[in-house]
Amino acid sequence: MTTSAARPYHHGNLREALLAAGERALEAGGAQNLSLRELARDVGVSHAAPRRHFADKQALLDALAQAGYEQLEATLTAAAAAGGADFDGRLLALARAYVSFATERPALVDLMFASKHQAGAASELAQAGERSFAPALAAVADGQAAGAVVGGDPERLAKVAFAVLQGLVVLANNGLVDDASLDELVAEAVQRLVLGLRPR
Amino acid sequence: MTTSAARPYHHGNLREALLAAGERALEAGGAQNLSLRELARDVGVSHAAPRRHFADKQALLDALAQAGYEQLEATLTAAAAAGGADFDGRLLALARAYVSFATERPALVDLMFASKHQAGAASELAQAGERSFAPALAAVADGQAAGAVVGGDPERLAKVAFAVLQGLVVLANNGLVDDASLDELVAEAVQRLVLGLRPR
DNA sequence: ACCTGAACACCGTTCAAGT
DNA sequence: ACCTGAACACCGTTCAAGT
Repeated sequence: MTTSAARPYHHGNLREALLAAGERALEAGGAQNLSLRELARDVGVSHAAPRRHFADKQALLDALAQAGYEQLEATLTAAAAAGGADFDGRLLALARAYVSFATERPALVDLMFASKHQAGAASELAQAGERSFAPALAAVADGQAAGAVVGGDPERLAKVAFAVLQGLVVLANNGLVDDASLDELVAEAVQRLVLGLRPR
Repeated sequence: MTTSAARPYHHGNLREALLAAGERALEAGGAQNLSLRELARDVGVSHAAPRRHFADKQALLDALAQAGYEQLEATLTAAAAAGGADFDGRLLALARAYVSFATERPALVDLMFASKHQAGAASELAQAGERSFAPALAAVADGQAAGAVVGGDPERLAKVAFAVLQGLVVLANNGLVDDASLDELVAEAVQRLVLGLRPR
Protein backbone atom coordinates (compact mmCIF):
# COMPACT_ATOMS: atom_id res chain seq x y z
CA MET A 1 0.00 0.00 0.00
CA THR A 2 2.85 2.41 -0.67
CA THR A 3 0.56 4.72 -2.57
CA SER A 4 3.02 7.56 -2.17
CA ALA A 5 5.34 5.70 -4.58
CA ALA A 6 8.60 7.59 -4.08
CA ARG A 7 9.84 5.11 -6.65
CA PRO A 8 8.54 1.56 -6.24
CA TYR A 9 12.06 0.12 -6.23
CA HIS A 10 12.02 -1.04 -9.86
CA HIS A 11 10.69 2.27 -11.15
CA GLY A 12 7.29 0.63 -11.54
CA ASN A 13 6.06 2.73 -14.39
CA LEU A 14 8.85 2.43 -16.86
CA ARG A 15 6.80 1.67 -19.93
CA GLU A 16 4.55 4.71 -19.58
CA ALA A 17 7.42 6.94 -18.53
CA LEU A 18 9.36 5.96 -21.65
CA LEU A 19 6.38 6.64 -23.87
CA ALA A 20 5.89 10.06 -22.31
CA ALA A 21 9.56 10.92 -22.75
CA GLY A 22 9.35 9.52 -26.26
CA GLU A 23 6.49 11.84 -27.17
CA ARG A 24 8.52 14.80 -26.02
CA ALA A 25 11.64 13.67 -27.88
CA LEU A 26 9.61 13.03 -30.99
CA GLU A 27 8.25 16.55 -31.21
CA ALA A 28 11.62 17.97 -30.26
CA GLY A 29 13.63 16.26 -32.96
CA GLY A 30 11.66 13.72 -34.96
CA ALA A 31 11.88 9.95 -34.95
CA GLN A 32 15.27 10.20 -36.64
CA ASN A 33 16.89 11.91 -33.65
CA LEU A 34 15.08 10.04 -30.94
CA SER A 35 17.55 8.03 -28.89
CA LEU A 36 16.55 5.13 -26.71
CA ARG A 37 19.53 5.73 -24.46
CA GLU A 38 18.55 9.35 -24.02
CA LEU A 39 15.02 8.37 -23.05
CA ALA A 40 16.45 5.98 -20.49
CA ARG A 41 18.58 8.80 -19.09
CA ASP A 42 15.61 11.17 -18.98
CA VAL A 43 13.65 8.63 -17.02
CA GLY A 44 16.51 7.67 -14.76
CA VAL A 45 17.17 4.06 -15.64
CA SER A 46 20.07 2.28 -17.27
CA HIS A 47 20.23 2.17 -21.04
CA ALA A 48 19.41 -1.52 -21.07
CA ALA A 49 16.26 -1.18 -19.00
CA PRO A 50 13.87 -0.24 -21.83
CA ARG A 51 14.50 -3.63 -23.34
CA ARG A 52 12.08 -5.27 -20.90
CA HIS A 53 9.26 -3.14 -22.30
CA PHE A 54 10.19 -2.55 -25.91
CA ALA A 55 12.05 -5.19 -27.91
CA ASP A 56 13.82 -2.51 -29.90
CA LYS A 57 13.60 1.10 -30.95
CA GLN A 58 11.06 0.36 -33.66
CA ALA A 59 8.77 -1.25 -31.10
CA LEU A 60 8.79 1.97 -29.09
CA LEU A 61 8.14 4.03 -32.22
CA ASP A 62 5.26 1.72 -33.11
CA ALA A 63 3.81 2.17 -29.64
CA LEU A 64 4.08 5.95 -30.04
CA ALA A 65 2.32 5.75 -33.38
CA GLN A 66 -0.40 3.61 -31.89
CA ALA A 67 -0.93 6.07 -29.05
CA GLY A 68 -1.14 8.74 -31.72
CA TYR A 69 -3.92 6.90 -33.53
CA GLU A 70 -5.80 6.55 -30.28
CA GLN A 71 -5.51 10.27 -29.55
CA LEU A 72 -6.61 10.99 -33.10
CA GLU A 73 -9.62 8.73 -32.82
CA ALA A 74 -10.73 10.50 -29.65
CA THR A 75 -10.20 13.92 -31.23
CA LEU A 76 -12.19 13.04 -34.33
CA THR A 77 -14.98 11.36 -32.42
CA ALA A 78 -15.42 14.50 -30.32
CA ALA A 79 -15.29 16.76 -33.37
CA ALA A 80 -17.86 14.70 -35.24
CA ALA A 81 -20.23 14.93 -32.31
CA ALA A 82 -19.72 18.68 -32.03
CA GLY A 83 -20.09 19.14 -35.78
CA GLY A 84 -23.82 18.58 -35.76
CA ALA A 85 -25.96 16.31 -37.84
CA ASP A 86 -25.76 17.74 -41.35
CA PHE A 87 -23.04 16.41 -43.59
CA ASP A 88 -21.41 19.72 -44.52
CA GLY A 89 -20.91 20.92 -40.97
CA ARG A 90 -19.76 17.58 -39.71
CA LEU A 91 -17.21 17.14 -42.47
CA LEU A 92 -15.86 20.62 -41.89
CA ALA A 93 -15.59 19.96 -38.16
CA LEU A 94 -13.75 16.70 -38.80
CA ALA A 95 -11.45 18.41 -41.26
CA ARG A 96 -10.55 21.23 -38.92
CA ALA A 97 -9.98 18.87 -36.02
CA TYR A 98 -7.74 16.62 -38.04
CA VAL A 99 -5.72 19.42 -39.56
CA SER A 100 -5.20 21.01 -36.13
CA PHE A 101 -4.16 17.70 -34.65
CA ALA A 102 -1.66 17.04 -37.40
CA THR A 103 -0.11 20.47 -37.67
CA GLU A 104 0.39 20.60 -33.92
CA ARG A 105 2.24 17.26 -33.91
CA PRO A 106 4.04 17.08 -37.24
CA ALA A 107 6.63 14.54 -36.15
CA LEU A 108 4.02 12.23 -34.67
CA VAL A 109 1.94 12.37 -37.83
CA ASP A 110 5.03 11.69 -39.93
CA LEU A 111 5.62 8.67 -37.76
CA MET A 112 2.01 7.51 -38.00
CA PHE A 113 1.83 7.87 -41.76
CA ALA A 114 5.35 7.22 -42.96
CA SER A 115 5.22 4.15 -45.16
CA LYS A 116 6.70 1.81 -42.62
CA HIS A 117 3.68 0.05 -41.33
CA GLN A 118 2.78 -2.06 -44.30
CA ALA A 119 2.55 -5.81 -44.65
CA GLY A 120 2.17 -7.97 -41.57
CA ALA A 121 3.95 -5.53 -39.27
CA ALA A 122 2.16 -4.81 -36.02
CA SER A 123 -1.49 -5.56 -36.65
CA GLU A 124 -2.45 -3.77 -33.45
CA LEU A 125 -1.08 -0.64 -35.06
CA ALA A 126 -3.03 -1.25 -38.25
CA GLN A 127 -6.19 -1.76 -36.25
CA ALA A 128 -5.65 1.46 -34.31
CA GLY A 129 -5.20 3.23 -37.64
CA GLU A 130 -8.43 1.83 -38.94
CA ARG A 131 -10.35 2.73 -35.80
CA SER A 132 -9.20 6.33 -36.10
CA PHE A 133 -10.75 6.32 -39.54
CA ALA A 134 -14.18 5.34 -38.28
CA PRO A 135 -15.60 8.84 -37.56
CA ALA A 136 -15.00 9.91 -41.16
CA LEU A 137 -16.59 6.73 -42.42
CA ALA A 138 -19.62 7.27 -40.22
CA ALA A 139 -19.99 10.83 -41.48
CA VAL A 140 -20.08 9.63 -45.07
CA ALA A 141 -22.48 6.79 -44.35
CA ASP A 142 -24.82 9.12 -42.47
CA GLY A 143 -24.51 11.62 -45.30
CA GLN A 144 -25.62 8.96 -47.73
CA ALA A 145 -28.57 8.01 -45.53
CA ALA A 146 -29.59 11.68 -45.39
CA GLY A 147 -29.31 12.05 -49.15
CA ALA A 148 -26.44 14.55 -49.02
CA VAL A 149 -23.92 12.14 -50.51
CA VAL A 150 -24.00 9.99 -53.64
CA GLY A 151 -24.32 6.25 -53.30
CA GLY A 152 -21.51 3.79 -53.62
CA ASP A 153 -19.05 2.22 -51.24
CA PRO A 154 -18.93 4.58 -48.25
CA GLU A 155 -15.46 3.40 -47.36
CA ARG A 156 -14.14 4.45 -50.74
CA LEU A 157 -15.76 7.85 -50.50
CA ALA A 158 -14.48 8.34 -46.97
CA LYS A 159 -10.99 7.48 -48.12
CA VAL A 160 -11.21 10.17 -50.74
CA ALA A 161 -12.29 12.62 -48.07
CA PHE A 162 -9.54 11.57 -45.73
CA ALA A 163 -7.01 11.76 -48.53
CA VAL A 164 -7.82 15.41 -49.08
CA LEU A 165 -7.14 16.22 -45.46
CA GLN A 166 -4.00 14.15 -45.27
CA GLY A 167 -2.72 15.93 -48.32
CA LEU A 168 -3.46 19.34 -46.85
CA VAL A 169 -1.54 18.37 -43.76
CA VAL A 170 1.46 17.42 -45.85
CA LEU A 171 1.29 20.74 -47.65
CA ALA A 172 0.99 22.64 -44.39
CA ASN A 173 3.74 20.75 -42.60
CA ASN A 174 6.06 21.35 -45.53
CA GLY A 175 5.51 25.07 -45.52
CA LEU A 176 3.74 24.99 -48.89
CA VAL A 177 0.76 26.52 -47.15
CA ASP A 178 1.19 29.10 -44.46
CA ASP A 179 -0.89 28.92 -41.33
CA ALA A 180 -2.89 31.98 -42.29
CA SER A 181 -4.25 30.46 -45.48
CA LEU A 182 -4.52 26.93 -44.16
CA ASP A 183 -7.94 27.27 -42.64
CA GLU A 184 -9.16 29.00 -45.77
CA LEU A 185 -7.77 26.12 -47.81
CA VAL A 186 -9.38 23.53 -45.57
CA ALA A 187 -12.71 25.25 -45.99
CA GLU A 188 -12.25 25.39 -49.74
CA ALA A 189 -11.32 21.72 -49.91
CA VAL A 190 -14.28 20.67 -47.81
CA GLN A 191 -16.61 22.75 -49.91
CA ARG A 192 -15.29 21.20 -53.14
CA LEU A 193 -15.56 17.81 -51.58
CA VAL A 194 -19.13 18.35 -50.45
CA LEU A 195 -20.06 19.56 -53.91
CA GLY A 196 -18.25 16.68 -55.57
CA LEU A 197 -19.92 14.12 -53.36
CA ARG A 198 -23.42 15.56 -53.77
CA PRO A 199 -25.89 13.41 -55.67
CA ARG A 200 -26.79 15.05 -58.99
CA MET B 1 41.85 13.23 -72.39
CA THR B 2 41.61 10.00 -70.44
CA THR B 3 38.05 9.49 -71.56
CA SER B 4 38.22 5.82 -70.56
CA ALA B 5 38.30 6.93 -66.91
CA ALA B 6 39.30 3.69 -65.17
CA ARG B 7 39.02 5.89 -62.05
CA PRO B 8 40.35 9.42 -62.48
CA TYR B 9 42.62 9.15 -59.46
CA HIS B 10 40.36 10.95 -57.04
CA HIS B 11 37.30 8.96 -58.05
CA GLY B 12 36.14 11.98 -60.05
CA ASN B 13 32.46 11.35 -59.76
CA LEU B 14 32.00 10.95 -56.06
CA ARG B 15 29.02 13.24 -55.63
CA GLU B 16 26.94 11.52 -58.28
CA ALA B 17 28.08 8.08 -57.20
CA LEU B 18 27.02 8.79 -53.64
CA LEU B 19 23.63 10.04 -54.75
CA ALA B 20 23.08 6.93 -56.85
CA ALA B 21 24.08 4.67 -53.96
CA GLY B 22 21.89 6.79 -51.72
CA GLU B 23 18.85 6.27 -53.90
CA ARG B 24 19.36 2.52 -53.72
CA ALA B 25 19.88 2.57 -49.96
CA LEU B 26 16.82 4.75 -49.52
CA GLU B 27 14.48 2.35 -51.28
CA ALA B 28 16.15 -0.59 -49.57
CA GLY B 29 15.73 0.64 -46.03
CA GLY B 30 14.41 4.17 -45.74
CA ALA B 31 16.20 7.33 -44.69
CA GLN B 32 16.35 5.99 -41.15
CA ASN B 33 18.63 3.10 -42.07
CA LEU B 34 20.72 4.89 -44.64
CA SER B 35 24.32 5.05 -43.49
CA LEU B 36 26.82 7.50 -44.89
CA ARG B 37 29.66 5.13 -44.09
CA GLU B 38 27.93 2.33 -45.94
CA LEU B 39 27.48 4.52 -49.01
CA ALA B 40 31.17 5.36 -48.88
CA ARG B 41 31.99 1.66 -48.74
CA ASP B 42 29.64 0.88 -51.64
CA VAL B 43 31.37 3.50 -53.73
CA GLY B 44 34.87 2.54 -52.65
CA VAL B 45 36.08 5.60 -50.77
CA SER B 46 36.96 6.23 -47.16
CA HIS B 47 34.18 7.12 -44.76
CA ALA B 48 35.41 10.70 -44.52
CA ALA B 49 35.40 11.32 -48.26
CA PRO B 50 31.69 12.23 -48.62
CA ARG B 51 32.34 15.24 -46.44
CA ARG B 52 33.82 17.16 -49.38
CA HIS B 53 30.50 16.87 -51.21
CA PHE B 54 27.91 16.79 -48.46
CA ALA B 55 28.40 18.71 -45.25
CA ASP B 56 26.51 16.07 -43.31
CA LYS B 57 23.99 13.30 -43.69
CA GLN B 58 21.08 15.70 -43.85
CA ALA B 59 22.70 17.50 -46.77
CA LEU B 60 22.81 14.25 -48.69
CA LEU B 61 19.20 13.49 -47.82
CA ASP B 62 18.21 16.97 -48.97
CA ALA B 63 20.02 16.40 -52.25
CA LEU B 64 18.16 13.11 -52.68
CA ALA B 65 14.86 14.85 -51.99
CA GLN B 66 15.73 17.54 -54.49
CA ALA B 67 16.57 15.00 -57.15
CA GLY B 68 13.24 13.39 -56.36
CA TYR B 69 11.38 16.64 -56.98
CA GLU B 70 13.19 17.01 -60.29
CA GLN B 71 12.23 13.50 -61.35
CA LEU B 72 8.68 14.19 -60.27
CA GLU B 73 8.50 17.41 -62.22
CA ALA B 74 9.66 15.64 -65.37
CA THR B 75 7.17 12.82 -64.84
CA LEU B 76 4.25 15.18 -64.32
CA THR B 77 5.20 17.42 -67.21
CA ALA B 78 5.23 14.41 -69.51
CA ALA B 79 1.93 13.11 -68.13
CA ALA B 80 0.22 16.48 -68.53
CA ALA B 81 1.31 16.63 -72.16
CA ALA B 82 0.09 13.08 -72.80
CA GLY B 83 -3.17 13.73 -70.96
CA GLY B 84 -4.64 15.85 -73.72
CA ALA B 85 -6.23 19.26 -73.65
CA ASP B 86 -9.45 18.75 -71.72
CA PHE B 87 -9.33 19.22 -67.97
CA ASP B 88 -10.75 15.86 -66.95
CA GLY B 89 -8.32 13.79 -68.96
CA ARG B 90 -5.37 15.88 -68.02
CA LEU B 91 -6.12 15.76 -64.33
CA LEU B 92 -6.59 12.00 -64.43
CA ALA B 93 -3.29 11.59 -66.28
CA LEU B 94 -1.52 13.76 -63.71
CA ALA B 95 -3.10 11.84 -60.89
CA ARG B 96 -2.14 8.44 -62.25
CA ALA B 97 1.40 9.56 -62.97
CA TYR B 98 1.88 10.97 -59.52
CA VAL B 99 0.38 8.01 -57.73
CA SER B 100 2.56 5.61 -59.72
CA PHE B 101 5.64 7.66 -59.02
CA ALA B 102 4.96 7.77 -55.32
CA THR B 103 3.93 4.17 -54.77
CA GLU B 104 7.01 2.97 -56.64
CA ARG B 105 9.34 5.04 -54.43
CA PRO B 106 7.68 5.16 -51.03
CA ALA B 107 10.83 5.96 -49.09
CA LEU B 108 11.78 8.77 -51.44
CA VAL B 109 8.34 10.31 -51.19
CA ASP B 110 8.45 10.03 -47.41
CA LEU B 111 11.73 11.87 -47.54
CA MET B 112 10.39 14.51 -49.89
CA PHE B 113 7.27 15.18 -47.88
CA ALA B 114 8.27 14.45 -44.32
CA SER B 115 7.88 17.68 -42.38
CA LYS B 116 11.56 18.44 -42.21
CA HIS B 117 11.92 20.99 -44.89
CA GLN B 118 10.17 23.91 -43.30
CA ALA B 119 11.44 27.34 -42.42
CA GLY B 120 14.58 28.66 -44.06
CA ALA B 121 16.10 25.22 -44.60
CA ALA B 122 17.46 24.64 -48.07
CA SER B 123 15.64 27.04 -50.34
CA GLU B 124 16.86 25.18 -53.41
CA LEU B 125 14.85 22.27 -52.12
CA ALA B 126 11.78 24.41 -51.58
CA GLN B 127 12.11 25.78 -55.09
CA ALA B 128 12.41 22.30 -56.56
CA GLY B 129 9.29 21.36 -54.66
CA GLU B 130 7.41 24.30 -56.05
CA ARG B 131 8.54 23.63 -59.60
CA SER B 132 7.25 20.07 -59.39
CA PHE B 133 3.90 21.56 -58.55
CA ALA B 134 3.73 23.65 -61.73
CA PRO B 135 2.09 21.07 -64.04
CA ALA B 136 -0.89 20.72 -61.70
CA LEU B 137 -1.17 24.48 -61.43
CA ALA B 138 -1.10 24.84 -65.19
CA ALA B 139 -3.82 22.22 -65.57
CA VAL B 140 -6.10 24.13 -63.23
CA ALA B 141 -5.38 27.49 -64.85
CA ASP B 142 -6.04 26.06 -68.31
CA GLY B 143 -9.18 24.43 -66.99
CA GLN B 144 -10.38 27.79 -65.78
CA ALA B 145 -9.60 29.39 -69.14
CA ALA B 146 -11.59 26.65 -70.86
CA GLY B 147 -14.54 27.09 -68.51
CA ALA B 148 -14.23 23.63 -66.95
CA VAL B 149 -13.15 24.94 -63.57
CA VAL B 150 -14.63 27.56 -61.28
CA GLY B 151 -12.86 30.87 -60.85
CA GLY B 152 -10.73 31.82 -57.92
CA ASP B 153 -7.08 31.54 -57.05
CA PRO B 154 -5.79 28.72 -59.27
CA GLU B 155 -2.98 28.01 -56.85
CA ARG B 156 -5.44 27.33 -54.07
CA LEU B 157 -7.51 25.02 -56.25
CA ALA B 158 -4.41 23.23 -57.47
CA LYS B 159 -3.32 22.68 -53.90
CA VAL B 160 -6.65 21.07 -53.15
CA ALA B 161 -6.16 18.80 -56.13
CA PHE B 162 -2.63 17.95 -55.14
CA ALA B 163 -3.71 17.31 -51.59
CA VAL B 164 -6.13 14.63 -52.74
CA LEU B 165 -3.39 12.80 -54.55
CA GLN B 166 -0.88 13.14 -51.77
CA GLY B 167 -3.43 11.75 -49.39
CA LEU B 168 -4.15 8.77 -51.62
CA VAL B 169 -0.45 8.05 -51.75
CA VAL B 170 -0.27 8.04 -47.98
CA LEU B 171 -3.21 5.66 -47.81
CA ALA B 172 -1.68 3.39 -50.43
CA ASN B 173 1.79 3.39 -48.93
CA ASN B 174 0.35 2.51 -45.55
CA GLY B 175 -1.56 -0.45 -46.85
CA LEU B 176 -4.93 1.18 -46.19
CA VAL B 177 -5.63 0.78 -49.88
CA ASP B 178 -4.51 -2.29 -51.75
CA ASP B 179 -2.96 -1.94 -55.17
CA ALA B 180 -5.96 -3.47 -56.85
CA SER B 181 -8.38 -0.81 -55.68
CA LEU B 182 -5.93 2.05 -55.83
CA ASP B 183 -6.49 2.92 -59.44
CA GLU B 184 -10.22 2.70 -58.93
CA LEU B 185 -9.89 5.05 -55.97
CA VAL B 186 -7.74 7.48 -57.93
CA ALA B 187 -10.35 7.57 -60.66
CA GLU B 188 -13.09 8.12 -58.10
CA ALA B 189 -11.17 10.93 -56.42
CA VAL B 190 -10.45 12.65 -59.71
CA GLN B 191 -14.06 12.38 -60.74
CA ARG B 192 -15.25 13.88 -57.43
CA LEU B 193 -12.67 16.58 -57.80
CA VAL B 194 -13.67 17.43 -61.33
CA LEU B 195 -17.29 17.62 -60.29
CA GLY B 196 -16.47 19.68 -57.24
CA LEU B 197 -14.40 22.13 -59.25
CA ARG B 198 -16.95 22.52 -62.03
CA PRO B 199 -18.60 25.91 -62.32
CA ARG B 200 -22.26 25.65 -61.43
C1' DA C 1 41.28 20.24 -54.81
C1' DC C 2 40.21 15.82 -53.12
C1' DC C 3 40.82 11.97 -50.26
C1' DT C 4 42.70 8.95 -46.08
C1' DG C 5 43.32 7.26 -41.26
C1' DA C 6 42.95 7.83 -36.65
C1' DA C 7 40.17 9.65 -33.09
C1' DC C 8 35.93 11.12 -30.41
C1' DA C 9 31.54 10.78 -28.63
C1' DC C 10 27.59 8.57 -29.41
C1' DC C 11 24.25 4.85 -30.61
C1' DG C 12 21.28 0.13 -30.61
C1' DT C 13 21.58 -4.37 -29.00
C1' DT C 14 23.07 -8.31 -26.22
C1' DC C 15 24.05 -10.86 -22.06
C1' DA C 16 25.74 -12.17 -17.74
C1' DA C 17 24.87 -10.78 -13.29
C1' DG C 18 22.52 -8.49 -9.53
C1' DT C 19 18.14 -7.44 -6.42
C1' DA D 1 10.04 -10.02 -12.65
C1' DC D 2 12.78 -6.11 -13.45
C1' DC D 3 16.96 -3.70 -13.76
C1' DT D 4 22.37 -2.85 -14.12
C1' DG D 5 27.10 -2.76 -16.13
C1' DA D 6 30.23 -4.16 -19.29
C1' DA D 7 30.87 -5.34 -23.98
C1' DC D 8 30.30 -5.37 -29.18
C1' DA D 9 29.79 -3.57 -33.54
C1' DC D 10 28.31 0.25 -35.60
C1' DC D 11 27.49 5.25 -36.56
C1' DG D 12 28.23 10.67 -37.76
C1' DT D 13 31.58 14.07 -37.46
C1' DT D 14 36.15 16.18 -37.08
C1' DC D 15 40.91 17.00 -38.21
C1' DA D 16 45.61 16.42 -39.20
C1' DA D 17 48.01 14.56 -42.83
C1' DG D 18 48.80 12.72 -47.42
C1' DT D 19 48.69 13.02 -52.87
